[in-house]
Amino acid sequence: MGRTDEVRVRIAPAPTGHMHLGNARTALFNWLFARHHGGKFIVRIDDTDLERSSEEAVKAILDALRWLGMDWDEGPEVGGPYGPYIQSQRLDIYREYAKKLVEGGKAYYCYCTKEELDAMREEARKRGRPFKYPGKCRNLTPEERERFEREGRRPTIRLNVEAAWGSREGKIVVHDLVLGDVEFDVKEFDDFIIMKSNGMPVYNFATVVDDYLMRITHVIRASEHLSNTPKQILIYKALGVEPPKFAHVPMVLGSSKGEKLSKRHGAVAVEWYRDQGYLPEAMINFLARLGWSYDDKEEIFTVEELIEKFDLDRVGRSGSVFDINKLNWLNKQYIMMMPLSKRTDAVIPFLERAGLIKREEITPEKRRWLEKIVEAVGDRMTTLADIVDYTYFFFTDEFEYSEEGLRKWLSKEGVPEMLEEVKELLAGVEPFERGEIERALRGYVEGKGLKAIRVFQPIRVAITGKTVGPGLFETIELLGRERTLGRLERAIRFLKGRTENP
RNA sequence: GUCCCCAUCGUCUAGCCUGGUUAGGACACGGGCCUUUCGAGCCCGCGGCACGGGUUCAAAUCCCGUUGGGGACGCCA
Repeated sequence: MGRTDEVRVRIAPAPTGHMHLGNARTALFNWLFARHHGGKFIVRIDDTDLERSSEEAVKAILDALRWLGMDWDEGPEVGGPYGPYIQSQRLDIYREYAKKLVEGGKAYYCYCTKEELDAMREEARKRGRPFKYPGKCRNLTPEERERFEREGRRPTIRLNVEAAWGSREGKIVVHDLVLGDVEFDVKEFDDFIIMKSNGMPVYNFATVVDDYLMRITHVIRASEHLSNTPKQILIYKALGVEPPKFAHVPMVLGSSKGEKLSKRHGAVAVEWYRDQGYLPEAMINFLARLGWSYDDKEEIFTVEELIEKFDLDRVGRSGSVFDINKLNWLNKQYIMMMPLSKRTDAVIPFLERAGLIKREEITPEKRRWLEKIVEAVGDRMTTLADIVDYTYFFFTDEFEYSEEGLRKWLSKEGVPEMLEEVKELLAGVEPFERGEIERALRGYVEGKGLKAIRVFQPIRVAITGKTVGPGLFETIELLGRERTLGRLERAIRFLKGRTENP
C-alpha cells in the first residue's frame, strides 16, 4: 500500500444538482494540493440524503470535473483500494461502526420522536435558551428500550459526548492549516445524532468514518464546515483514531454584501459556463485565484504552474466575490492564446448549435475557409459563443441591417451611388484577395477625396448588416466576389426602394 | 440568541508573521493615442488600509474594543 506519508485528499460532493462554482473551487484546491504533493485525489459521492440525490447529478458532477481537467485517482468509475466510493453503498460500514460505538458506551439509541424533539426545541425557544438535547435516552434500561421497540419506534443513534471526550470540560481545538488554532468549548455540544432512524448515517458521521477508512490526510473544505469540525473531532475521539489535518478555505461569495454565491447572483453551475463558451483553462485559472494568490504580479497561470506553485500557506482567510468581469478578461486571454486550428475546433460546436454549419459537411476546403474566418475574428471573442454574432453573415444571407447601421451609414446622401461605384470597382479586382481589395478601395477613397470611414462603414453595413466586425477587406475576401457584389446590389435596391416608396 | 470566522481600491489581491512602502499589481471604470468599425495594443487617470483606543520615535502591519459582514447551531450536506 502507499507510503504512510502520502497526501490523500478528497471531495465529497452531494449529488443534488449541478456542480456549483464554490464546490468546483474546493475541488480545485484539493486537486492542486494533491498534485503538488504527489498525493492522491479522491472523489466520494455523498448521497446519504436519498430524497435529493440522483444518478444524473452524479454524472453532472463527474462531467464537470472532467471538463475542468481534474482527474481523480480513486472514486466512481475508477474504483480504488478503499471503495466503494459511493456512500449509499457503504451503509453496512456506518452501521457497524455505529454499533461499535454503542457497544463501547460512546453512543446510544435514542427513541425520542421528531415531534417530541420539536416540542422541546419550541419550549427552549420560548424561554430564549439554545436547544440542547438533554440526554433523555442516554441511560435507558433494557425494559424501557423494549417498550419503545414494541411501540414501533425506530431509534436514532446519538453520540455520547461526555463519554467520547472523556469529560464534560475542556476545549476542542481545531488546528486549521489556514485559520490557525480555533477553539470550541465542549460544553457547547449536546449528544448529536450520528445515525438517523431510517438507518442512514448523518453527514458528520459518514464523513468521519469514510475519511478515516480512506486514509484521508488533509480535509480541505469550505469554511462553512468549520463549525462541524469539533463534532467530527468528537467522533474521531469516540472512534479512538487520529483526525486528519484540516484546512478551511474561504467561501466563494456572490456579491460585495458578503453573501454566499447563489443563483440570485447569476449562473452558479459549471456546466453553464461550459455551454456559454468559457474555456476550462480560464475557469481553472480564475477559480484558483479566488482565495489564493502567488505574488503581486502574476495573473495568468497554466495548470502546470498552478500545480507547481499551489499550497495552503498562500490561501487567504476572507471570502472572495465571484467577479464575472475578471473571468471574461481571463477567458479572452486564453482564447487569444489558442492556436488557430484549436480555436477553430473549439468554435465549431457553437456554430453548429446556432444552425450555421453542419459538422459532417465540413470539407477540407470549407475547413480552411472556416479557419480564415476565425482568424479574421481575431481577438474579438470574449467567449466562444461570441463567434456566432461575429460571423453569422458568412454563413447565411438571411440578415437584416442593424438599426444603427441603417441610420448612421446607409441612410446618407449619395450612399446608393457610392455603393454602385464600389460594386463596379470590386467586380474588376484581380485577384480577389484582401491586399488587392484594400488597394482598390483606398484608391477609390483617395480619388473621391472622402474620409475612409464614410466609404468603409456603409460597405460594411451593406455586406454584413452590422457596424462592427472583423476587418473589412478580409471580410470581403472571405465572402467572395459573388456574394459581396450580390449584397451590394441588394443594399442598393433596398435603399432605392425606400426613397421611391417612403 | 449562542458559538465561530472574517475585514487593504467597486472586484481579485500583494504588503501583515519579522512595524519605517509615494500602500504595489490585475479586472472594471474614465480619458488619450493608434485605427475602416469593434476588438486588441500603448499611455494617463480615478480609486483602498471599516472605526476607536492603546504600544512605539514610527502602526495597513502588534494589542484591546466597537461596528459591519458571514457561517454554524437539523433524523441537510
